[in-house]
Amino acid sequence: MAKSASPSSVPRRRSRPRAASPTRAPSGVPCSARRRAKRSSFASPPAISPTRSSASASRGAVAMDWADELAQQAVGPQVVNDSKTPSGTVHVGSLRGPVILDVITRALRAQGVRTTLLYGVDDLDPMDAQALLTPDAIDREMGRPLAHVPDPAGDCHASYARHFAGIFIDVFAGLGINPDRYYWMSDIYPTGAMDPYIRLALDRAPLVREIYRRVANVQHPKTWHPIGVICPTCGKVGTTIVSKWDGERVYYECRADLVTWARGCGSSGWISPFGGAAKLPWNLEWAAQWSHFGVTIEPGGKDLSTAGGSRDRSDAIAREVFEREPPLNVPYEFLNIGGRKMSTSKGRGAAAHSIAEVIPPEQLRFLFLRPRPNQAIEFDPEGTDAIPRLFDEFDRFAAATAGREVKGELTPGFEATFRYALLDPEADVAAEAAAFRPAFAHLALLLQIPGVDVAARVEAEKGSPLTAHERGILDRRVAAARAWLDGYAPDTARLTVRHDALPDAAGALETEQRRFLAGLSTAAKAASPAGGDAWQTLIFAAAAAQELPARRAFEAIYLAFLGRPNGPRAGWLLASLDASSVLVRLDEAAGVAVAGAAEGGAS
RNA sequence: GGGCCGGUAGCUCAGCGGCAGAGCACGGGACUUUUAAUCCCUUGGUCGUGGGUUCGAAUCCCACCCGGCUCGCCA
Repeated sequence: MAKSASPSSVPRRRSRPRAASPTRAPSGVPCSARRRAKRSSFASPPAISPTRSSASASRGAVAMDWADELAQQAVGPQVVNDSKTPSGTVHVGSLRGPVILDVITRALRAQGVRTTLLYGVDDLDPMDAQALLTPDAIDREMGRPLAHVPDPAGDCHASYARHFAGIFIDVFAGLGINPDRYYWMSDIYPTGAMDPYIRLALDRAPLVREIYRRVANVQHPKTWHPIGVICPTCGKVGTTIVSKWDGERVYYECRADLVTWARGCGSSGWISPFGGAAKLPWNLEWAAQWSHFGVTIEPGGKDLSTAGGSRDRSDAIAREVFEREPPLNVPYEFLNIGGRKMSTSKGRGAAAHSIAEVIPPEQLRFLFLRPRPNQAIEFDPEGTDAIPRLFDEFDRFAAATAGREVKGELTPGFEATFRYALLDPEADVAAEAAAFRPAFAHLALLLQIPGVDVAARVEAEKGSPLTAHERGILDRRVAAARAWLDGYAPDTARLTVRHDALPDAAGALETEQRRFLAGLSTAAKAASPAGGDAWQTLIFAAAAAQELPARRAFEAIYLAFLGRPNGPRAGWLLASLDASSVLVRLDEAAGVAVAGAAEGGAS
């Protein structure tokens, strides 16, 4: 397993840098926080060490997926955490992190490890995107904490932050991700819970500056202090800078030109940074969250997990400033759409809610959790069969989990992958695996034939009535297939009956096929077939009369009506069309045969 | 410039020291009623390149090439 994911925190732990002045936790830290920190450091990174899984584990009887492998290393209770700035809508790619969090949590619990899943909303972060603000609001709101910016939608939410956080919380819930607790930094700071960390950060400001310089090559001025005061005059947090700390108060300035995206009011003065009057800069806030909540595992996207990046800085701050081993990092790669980064501005990678129309939650979870986290996912849903294949793979995993024989190879731990893809962690896995799932591509086809009773066809395929649960699966898939045909399917998957004229491709009809079409036309005029069954019978009869193999007979029909050599069940297709125009087309196609043959013979 | 991931069949990927694999696509066949379903068979390869280690390398080591993302503001 030499190549197994080896979260970067492992080697780094060995060369753990020591703080210049290794002091004990300061007396200012309340007992509760201190105890929490102590207990968690006991149960944290040293207690869980991935990689190492080693030859013996992989050769063992039980094939595991990555989440189980990771969970197996855990010792003691775990706290899994992530947090997010609620600055806008969520796009699909950003759901990989939450899915990974959830799967890790489920894997831990499956091994009997007591696990808490937390999700933080960093809603004191400054507003820095003006896209959703009205022009007159930009000057006023940019730079204020998101929790203090009014809801742009004007719907019953208390703030911009609550509005957008509400959206992603809903999306998470729809994906079966239900953290034990959502915490809001705008709630945490006023309780004073962050005060001990604020005090530590300020007391050790030189150390913090040194860490930024050493780890990230970021040079702050000598007077820079790691705290962001919320300006008591204009309410902005993005525009203030602190240059002095006297042990109880800081000296702040709200500068007009500190940042380009927001304008400060110019006020300044001494103020207490405690109790919600100020917030820690991101890297410190992150480390403070780890200590406060006793976080032991926190996956991070590659944007954070890069060398010298945010995660490195926060790790160093956790160790040296707050004196706690940082949580285990599970770095994860992103989702690329069509080989490129997804980007809403370029129309790629749609917002989460729009992709959800085409990919139901369980398939979306499956997409995210099947590859190891450190592997980028290439997904190109537009104009490809990527979505049908995603369903097929999911169905294959389901079938294998149900003990049915399955074509091809299966990745190790496929049962776990299937189980974790399910929406409900308490689901009856065996029953879910055994449920009948109609093939996505087949549904997409049936949907395009007018007059087909899809549910009846699916029941016929299954051979027995659908259960209520299977009916639900079918309904979701039908909706997804419709959306797929609407916006994603390649032309080859779309079916269009040429009503106007004989398709060009019909020129390829051979003499026997044309004779068959003529015969079918004659028979149809006599019998006036009423339904798909009747047409189907007629087709076989006409083919037999011409001694034409059924395959070639069907091909003739498809060429005449669709301009392609194959198609949906022909009887039902013809039955769905206007009867007289069907006859006209049959004659037309058969007639062209004569003309074409004549020309061919002449030359 | 630093970091991460990848480069194996047309596509998506598995394999990670012991005969180069799967799914899909393609090609062929079967099927008197599921005809874009289902079943069977076949084709398909310079495992990115060059060195090294080894009895043996897609696999381990070194160097390089290519692609993508990411960081060096802020969060």
